[in-house]
Amino acid sequence: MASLAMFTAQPVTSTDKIFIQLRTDIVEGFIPSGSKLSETELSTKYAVSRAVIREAINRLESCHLIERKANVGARIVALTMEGLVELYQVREALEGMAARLAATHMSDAEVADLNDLLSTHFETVQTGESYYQEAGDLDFHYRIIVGSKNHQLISMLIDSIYHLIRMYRVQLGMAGPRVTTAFDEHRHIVQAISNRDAELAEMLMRRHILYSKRNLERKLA
Amino acid sequence: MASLAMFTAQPVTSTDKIFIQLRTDIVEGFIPSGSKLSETELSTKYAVSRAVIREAINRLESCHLIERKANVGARIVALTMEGLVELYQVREALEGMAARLAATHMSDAEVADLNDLLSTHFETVQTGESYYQEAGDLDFHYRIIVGSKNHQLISMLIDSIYHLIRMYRVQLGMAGPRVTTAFDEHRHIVQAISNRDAELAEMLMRRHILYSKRNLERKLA
DNA sequence: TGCAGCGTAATTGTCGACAATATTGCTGAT
DNA sequence: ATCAGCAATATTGTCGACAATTACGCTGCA
Repeated sequence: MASLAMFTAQPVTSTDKIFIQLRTDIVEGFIPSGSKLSETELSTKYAVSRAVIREAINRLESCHLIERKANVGARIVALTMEGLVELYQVREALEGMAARLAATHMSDAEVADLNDLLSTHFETVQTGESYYQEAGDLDFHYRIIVGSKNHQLISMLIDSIYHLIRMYRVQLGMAGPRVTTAFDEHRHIVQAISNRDAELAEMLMRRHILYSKRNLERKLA
Repeated sequence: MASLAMFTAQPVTSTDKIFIQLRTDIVEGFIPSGSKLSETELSTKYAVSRAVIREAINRLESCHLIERKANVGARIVALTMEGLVELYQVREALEGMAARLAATHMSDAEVADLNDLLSTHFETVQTGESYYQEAGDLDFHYRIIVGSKNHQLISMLIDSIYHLIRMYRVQLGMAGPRVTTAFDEHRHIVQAISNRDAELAEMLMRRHILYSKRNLERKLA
């Protein structure tokens, strides 16, 4: 089944590989949040030059996954309640906009694919495999984001915000709760997009993300 | 008078200086849009190592001011009608949100400062100095963005989107038209924020940006 | 004991050189 | 004349070393 890899350009240079490796390690929590990233240490660990590490760290910074101070070094961002709220505020605005644009800009074929994905997702939920839940949810959101056809928007959401969101989800131990209710929300959003109802699509998406935020906040408290 | 410099961290390292220099040259059009950025050429021109240039180029890429292809090089983004529309769509959503958040999160002192800025701006307009218009407009928007207190949002708008917007403005020759009408719009937004009316502030800001977009489109056509 | 000042160690910033890849221009065959 | 293939060139990617800055611990004094 198609998953996130569909949307990520494959690595070509050595820096790309290190960047993706580090990004995964950070998002999945293998490198603990708040810890320092030593260039020399990483360069020996991954057996590459410091230049490669530095460039990878630069890219991580533009994803907002780490913070740098000149002549001091880079630290992985700390996960805070305020950060989560701010992130979801931005996400609500941007993805709501994505849903609105997708309702008018997606081709009929793309809408059909989205409906297919929903069906597959439904079957998966039926059989109780919550394993696919995370990937399925991401696929759903990715398609709508890409369907907006707004490159600026797509880059913001996919290149930076979504990795941060995944980081919060993973490290707060969000393993597929809210499965069935989220599915219903997805269904209604797809319906609105199929009907080319941009206003409704935006409203439903914003509400969907709002619920998702509340769910996360409940876990955090 | 306080201007943009207030919001930009001062350069400490050599890379910072080159980055800011290049960014200015690109935004102001000294380096023509669409042209290629040669690392060796720039390194000799600015008398720094290629490592410095590379890191500066990396940062420019995360601002969406240039595009890179592996083993090929970096080109300055091309200014297109679609790009402008996409940019303003995102800007409308994000700055609308900023205005809404600012209405609730700005301190009374910040609101007072904003009113002061408006008065200063008014006097400037009265005396016919359209010179200050660009900087004054930016200051206005910056304060509201910062007033949102959402770091994610602030970073997105100030670190990347706004430079692109300036690039479009400058290179399309937008020298202070729409001065008086824009001032009225600013006044109403400040009024809404002063009244702590978040909904209205968002709506007015979105409309303000929409008008601004139409103004730009008219020039482009 | 607590802290100011200093010197050493460790880390980041910058540099020039080499390796790998892409572009360009030429040669020659169809 | 056109295009495929190859050689030469130019550009980017990677590396190790040196310089500059920061962090740490030690000494000595109050």
